[in-house]
Amino acid sequence: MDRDKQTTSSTKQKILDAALDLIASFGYKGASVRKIAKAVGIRESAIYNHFKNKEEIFASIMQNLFVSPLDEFFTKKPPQIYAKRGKIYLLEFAMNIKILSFDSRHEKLFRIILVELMQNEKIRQIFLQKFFDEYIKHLSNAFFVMMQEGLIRSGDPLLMAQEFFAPLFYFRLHTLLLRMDDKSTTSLSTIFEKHVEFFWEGVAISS
Amino acid sequence: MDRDKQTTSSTKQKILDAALDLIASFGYKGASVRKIAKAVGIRESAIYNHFKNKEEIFASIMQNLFVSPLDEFFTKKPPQIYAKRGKIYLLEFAMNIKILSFDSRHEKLFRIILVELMQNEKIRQIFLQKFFDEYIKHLSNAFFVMMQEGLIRSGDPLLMAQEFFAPLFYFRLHTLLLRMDDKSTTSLSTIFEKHVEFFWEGVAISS
DNA sequence: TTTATATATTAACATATGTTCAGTTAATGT
DNA sequence: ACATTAACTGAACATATGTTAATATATAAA
Repeated sequence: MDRDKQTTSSTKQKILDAALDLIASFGYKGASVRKIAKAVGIRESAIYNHFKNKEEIFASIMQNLFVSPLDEFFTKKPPQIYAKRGKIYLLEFAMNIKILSFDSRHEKLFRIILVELMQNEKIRQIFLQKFFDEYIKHLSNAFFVMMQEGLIRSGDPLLMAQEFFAPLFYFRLHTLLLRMDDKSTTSLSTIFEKHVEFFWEGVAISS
Repeated sequence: MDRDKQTTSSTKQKILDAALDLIASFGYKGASVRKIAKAVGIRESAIYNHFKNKEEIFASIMQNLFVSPLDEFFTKKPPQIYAKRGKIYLLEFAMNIKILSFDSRHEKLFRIILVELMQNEKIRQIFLQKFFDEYIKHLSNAFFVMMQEGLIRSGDPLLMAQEFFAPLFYFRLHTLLLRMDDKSTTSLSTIFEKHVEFFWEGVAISS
């Protein structure tokens, strides 16, 4: 029987939390079982009561990487319906990314993706899928709608989506890198809004 | 005396070449001395005839990271003089990045930067300096000139520089990630040119 | 030819890592 | 009270790593 179901699950969670931190800092290889155990406050052998091996810890964390907070945005506000709002819609999307940039849990997940990007093909697939496929497709739909509504000048919606998204990605990365070394991010505090302004000026049809 | 100066330097170069490849693939930690030695065709202890330790190999490679091929562009074609050309100037800059994206030696250097980005503060500084400071400042000057010349609409040159550069960075990263898994990059073959077109449409003053 | 020296090899070291296993502890169900 | 069992500890293992020491080899200078 469970000696203490509470303790059990909390220890398992502690391991995951510690692993998340350590992998975000040192990568998969750098996050050793001993470091994780030490962070939790147990011996390394105790880890194996909760996970089959180190790989399983990583796999468990990986699941979180598949869940994208921006999926929620596109589900709640599908472009087909809400893109008519034009600039407002783009601003909302940009604000979502801005918020994520300063959310500490999501920052860790993003760091894990980046730290493993070049060495782990699976993570690379997730990265490509999210930042170069999914979001772009959704935004592409949005721009298509805006063209139909006569809000923006006509053109290739796919290109437009990339042009709109790329700076957001660039600013998000910039934010992360500055934060890693505890540098000031004040220069980026309004950049997301400014981007939407600039972009809209370039594509909007001033009627 | 040197038994064979030719052999000496070529072995040393072989070590650097092998290390470059291995670090680009597996990162600094993953590129073990034994792997490097094996790639060169000598025992690991022989490495220490050419380098004090592993750190020195890495340091030697790091020097290359400081040299940016785009510095040459801005030296040969300073914005103060050439930016008057407007769109042509932007296209030249974009083409430089495009060419680098498909240059195998530069790809390796870029991979090393990315693979160590999250774990090595020094590399992070180089990365920030190059992609978020230097290029942006140069481009910022260029846009300032274009505004003075009445080629583009007025606005914040710094913001404009970021808006212009971010997609180029985004496409460059996309190219690298696709190439890593031997995926097709045909969809990106003309994207750099298209970006310049799109951007120019958004800022140009049609006289 | 002899000598000196750069460069290589073989072997070993100290350490870090992932993992296993025998035994201990403490809470739970009977 | 007693047996059961999840969770933990301590110790060890096999392996990988960075590094060093003793030794061999081969080439250039004398």
